[in-house]
Amino acid sequence: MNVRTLCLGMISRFECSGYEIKKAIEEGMFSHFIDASFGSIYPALTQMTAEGLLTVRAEEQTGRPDKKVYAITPEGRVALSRALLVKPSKDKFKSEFLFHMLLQEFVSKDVMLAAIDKQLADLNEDLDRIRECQSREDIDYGKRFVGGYGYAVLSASVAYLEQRKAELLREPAAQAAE
Amino acid sequence: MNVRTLCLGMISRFECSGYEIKKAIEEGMFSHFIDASFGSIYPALTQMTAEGLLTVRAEEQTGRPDKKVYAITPEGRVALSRALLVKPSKDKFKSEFLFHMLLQEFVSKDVMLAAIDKQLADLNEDLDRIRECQSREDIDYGKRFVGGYGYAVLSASVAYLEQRKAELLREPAAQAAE
DNA sequence: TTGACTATGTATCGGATCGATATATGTTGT
DNA sequence: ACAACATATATCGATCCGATACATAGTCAA
Repeated sequence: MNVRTLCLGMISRFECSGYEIKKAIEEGMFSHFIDASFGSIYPALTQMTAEGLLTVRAEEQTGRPDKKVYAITPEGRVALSRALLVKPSKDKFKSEFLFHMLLQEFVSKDVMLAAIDKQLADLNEDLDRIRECQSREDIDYGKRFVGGYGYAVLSASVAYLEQRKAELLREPAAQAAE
Repeated sequence: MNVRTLCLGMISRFECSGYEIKKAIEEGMFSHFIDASFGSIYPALTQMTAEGLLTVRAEEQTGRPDKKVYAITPEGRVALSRALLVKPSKDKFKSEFLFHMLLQEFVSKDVMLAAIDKQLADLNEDLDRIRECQSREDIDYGKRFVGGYGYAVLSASVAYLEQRKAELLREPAAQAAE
């Protein structure tokens, strides 16, 4: 799935600007399972507008730069449906944290515990964001589904790390050294 | 973290070829939290060899193409340590499956259930791979740590999906429609 | 036995994508 | 007063992916 389909899907749910798409996928309901940068979002929107899959209207705002609000066209919905027909590819989970843990022979135990704490903070931040999103009124079945998925996964991560952390603190420097 | 650091880390644990690095990250212990393609691995190995971070030796094999086995140099270890000093960036989880579920207004309930079954099959495949890796004798602390993490996360995903699937099968076409 | 397929292995190239940066403006904080 | 930050669009080099090519050999079925 490419950024084009991602943007189409977003705009099909709510008319929005490129900036708002970026916000939604880094702070909103989608933050835990999707990513894209301005460098790919803006060209995709421009291109798809030229192809007639989207329409733009400039929305003036007081005290802020103008917003380009995009809306999906019937052709856009057709393109989206077709894109959603292809089977989704396998999930990709990338964790530099785990890579560091794998190579922990290169780092001290203090660094390890600090990395675990940082990871726990990141995970809990994500959990808070999901909790906040789930508590809003406008959640439909799709949002509840993906929110619940993220919550289950992140909770499991936190539980595992807490367990390992307690283990490390109990056995002083024994496991990390050898 | 870039592919260079990834390859350095791998080779620091066991001398290997580019092909074996790719195998390890798509079938082995690392498959669930790392990814890289030939298109980035081979150039990285060539470049780092030219920079003196790695050494190569051609290993002849009967009935197979020659293998280029890479080993890390002292300079390579220094570079790796330095690379591991920078704080790991946040985990990235990308799921086209969840994106499809979010937009499930565009697909039928049958398609949804099929997608869930496919996802469950993928997750269970990963779980099997981790189980197999964990059962080998050569697992150290780092491997046990990352294996356990993956196991916890994947198990939670499976449990959540099984629950949702049962829910969908119980309530006939009610939730998916509205 | 021939052709298709799979596995091991190295390599490259176009295109997709990231990450950083530039530009402009207003608000908030010290 | 001035730094920092949020809103907003845009571009560009560096990186990386996905597909493909090439070479060799084993397997398996028509």
